[in-house]
Amino acid sequence: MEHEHVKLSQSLEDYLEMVHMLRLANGIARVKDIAAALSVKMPSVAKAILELKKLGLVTQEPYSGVELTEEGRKAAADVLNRHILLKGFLIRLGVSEAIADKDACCMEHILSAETLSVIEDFMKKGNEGVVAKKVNALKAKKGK
Amino acid sequence: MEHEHVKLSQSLEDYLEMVHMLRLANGIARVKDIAAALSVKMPSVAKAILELKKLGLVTQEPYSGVELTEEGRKAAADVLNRHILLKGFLIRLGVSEAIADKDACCMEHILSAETLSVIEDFMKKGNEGVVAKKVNALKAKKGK
DNA sequence: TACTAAATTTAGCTTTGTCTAATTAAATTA
DNA sequence: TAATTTAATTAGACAAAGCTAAATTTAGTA
Repeated sequence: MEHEHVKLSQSLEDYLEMVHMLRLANGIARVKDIAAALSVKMPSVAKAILELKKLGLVTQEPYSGVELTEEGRKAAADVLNRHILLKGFLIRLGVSEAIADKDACCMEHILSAETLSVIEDFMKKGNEGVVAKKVNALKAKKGK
Repeated sequence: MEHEHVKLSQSLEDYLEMVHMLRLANGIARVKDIAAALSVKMPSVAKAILELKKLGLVTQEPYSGVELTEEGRKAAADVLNRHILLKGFLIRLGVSEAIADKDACCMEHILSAETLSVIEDFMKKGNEGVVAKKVNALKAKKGK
């Protein structure tokens, strides 16, 4: 537990998330595939993986795929959950899928807990809170 | 027009926006105040202002306040408008003012044009689009 | 098995954006 | 006006995150 509570950079969060996604998709996260997916070169991946190793979030035997530690899996899942939440939110608002995915990718690293929780509520409750006034106005009109 | 269409870094956008805000608030944007407002030290401001000068977005006589060029003013106003839009949006969703301000500060640099335009619509139209189904369901019920 | 091709790593360079320390200029005040 | 304090600048260190080129290891194939 030497590395608990480390705040990752956006970049490292991206690498960690991608390791998780590739393992979910392919069972293995290769440096080459991480690089391709994030549009960076392999040495950049190698450097990032080194950092994540130091932080105790991934392990890797030389010249093979990247694995997640338990803590790494947790952290990666957090990022991925934020991504999924935010992408769904943007799509609900009317953003196209591709752009929603791209923008969720940035937002997932920066939004505060409060904003994320508000957005969670928004997605759960189907927006009643947000449009209460509108709906009430409608009710009043119809009720006359 | 030698510098048109330059995509600024998030950091430079922050400096430019702050120059604009301080000029609106105080009539002058001093290095010291920019530094305090952005929680950086004065030499960081000096370097950033140098960059913005090279890009033709600000001017500055030695040892005095920072001014905006016409192009700089336009770019700064763009960022500020995004900030205002996003802060209002978050507040509408139910985020507290302080956090809305902080998160808007990050979002303003990263969201795509499509997402921004969707959010603009959301703010203008009072959300009908998003909750059309809900509203229609209500109408149907009342209409019976 | 030996050779070639592909993947990974290492070394080291570049840019960006921060900082501290030291210098210079401007403004305040004694 | 001279001295002091404040503001701005310059110089240079440092970390993060990307890159290219070269070395190394693994894997595939003749």
